[in-house]
Amino acid sequence: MAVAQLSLKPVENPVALKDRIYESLKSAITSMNVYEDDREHRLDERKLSVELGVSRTPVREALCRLENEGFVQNIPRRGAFVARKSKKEVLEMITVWAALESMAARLIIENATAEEVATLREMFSSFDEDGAPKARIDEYSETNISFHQALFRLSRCDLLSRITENLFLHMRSIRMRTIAEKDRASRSIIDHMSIIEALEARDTELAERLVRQHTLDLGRHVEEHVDWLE
Amino acid sequence: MAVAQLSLKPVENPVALKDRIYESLKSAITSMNVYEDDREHRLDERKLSVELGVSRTPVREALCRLENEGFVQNIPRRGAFVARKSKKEVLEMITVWAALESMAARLIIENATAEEVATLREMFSSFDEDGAPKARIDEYSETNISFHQALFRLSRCDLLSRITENLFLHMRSIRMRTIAEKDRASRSIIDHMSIIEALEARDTELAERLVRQHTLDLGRHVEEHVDWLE
DNA sequence: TTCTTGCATTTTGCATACCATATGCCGTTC
DNA sequence: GAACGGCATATGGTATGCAAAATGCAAGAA
Repeated sequence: MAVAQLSLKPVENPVALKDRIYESLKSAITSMNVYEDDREHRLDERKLSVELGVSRTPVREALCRLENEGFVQNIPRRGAFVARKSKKEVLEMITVWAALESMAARLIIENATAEEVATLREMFSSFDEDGAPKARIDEYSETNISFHQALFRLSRCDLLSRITENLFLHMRSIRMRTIAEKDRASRSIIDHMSIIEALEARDTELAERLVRQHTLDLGRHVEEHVDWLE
Repeated sequence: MAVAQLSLKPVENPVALKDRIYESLKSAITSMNVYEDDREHRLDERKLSVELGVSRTPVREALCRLENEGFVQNIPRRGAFVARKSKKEVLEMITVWAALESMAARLIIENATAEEVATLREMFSSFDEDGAPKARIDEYSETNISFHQALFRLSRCDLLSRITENLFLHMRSIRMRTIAEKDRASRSIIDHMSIIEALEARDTELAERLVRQHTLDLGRHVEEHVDWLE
């Protein structure tokens, strides 16, 4: 029959308003510098709805999702605000991150091929020739995040990736500031190389420990040197 | 002045409808046996709203939260259904659980007092006198969950507890079925005791490994023996 | 009898209306 | 002039209305 020759692909279902609003708000929140000043950033339902040209309902649903993910704090009868993490909360996020990423390291050794592990090295090819980062710091910072994301991807555990995805978003602005100290950037590269070597050697215990320690070190650094968190 | 003697406590803010509905639906979903039969359990907005005596709006917000937490699956233009986890998803949850709980073990040794660790033993006081559980299996299952929750509580890391809280809820029905085999119940007690001993000895590496292995063992058991998951 | 097609019904998604509460201003009082 | 109380306004929470889309059924054709 004729239909068989048409080979239609299913029509893309039109993304719901609430989802687009969610994406829009999330990228706006994660790209702003939440910790720049002390004033609280209010999210007025009505103002947002008229700015986006929609009604309040989908805005509320998007805010609801963002609240569950910790990007928005909703105070009953007061409204929604961009969430500011306390130092304690940041340290706990780093702890969870360390736990998940060390497990990811175990899974990589179980599941990933040598070729996949080799891709990790390539990410740093523009850095390790003379042992120091040649690119700008913030560019390295992106590579740095990509490296950690790659670890989760190679673990082939979607849930690990999904949970850390939001963790990373939460820590983006914080990382931008903490990593922007040169000595920590180069220290970070050394750590990453050690991790890659342990993965290549398929040394589960070592890889796990290095990954955990690398992240916990960041935690201690935040603990000791970051005083701009509530 | 007279007011000083009244010592009023701040009036408890009336919990919003959406929150009460959320609690109501969540407990209903987690207490039902989701995996009993193959039929999908539909959550009709309108029906729920008339049953609860409210409008659709707070019901929708509650469903939205439950969807974010993975208890409800929302299909656009089709409606909300009680989420059924696939075997892969369950195994990934167990993996995350193992990662988080082994980190909790590390933190317990760092932060918890000997007295706190001792409370873990007491939880099993009704079991270990003759080495076998004297209570009914399902009662043990509750103790089993309490034990794991206690580990997270003693870690003093709220985020670890919060993430695992939902993980446990997801696994409740599954655990009910898997733990209900006697040999696994007694095996589980042996594991728990080994964990407690490692914590008492403040052996970080051993405690971490035992905790991780205990949970990963459950994962392998599910992997091999559970065939009633999609 | 079986498959198709069109219509009716159901139901979600979004918009709007309403209500209760929180906030801020202003007038009054001491 | 300062402080308190009442009122207006703003805003979030809830209810309802409306339209588009999906499902189911029934009638007609092969």
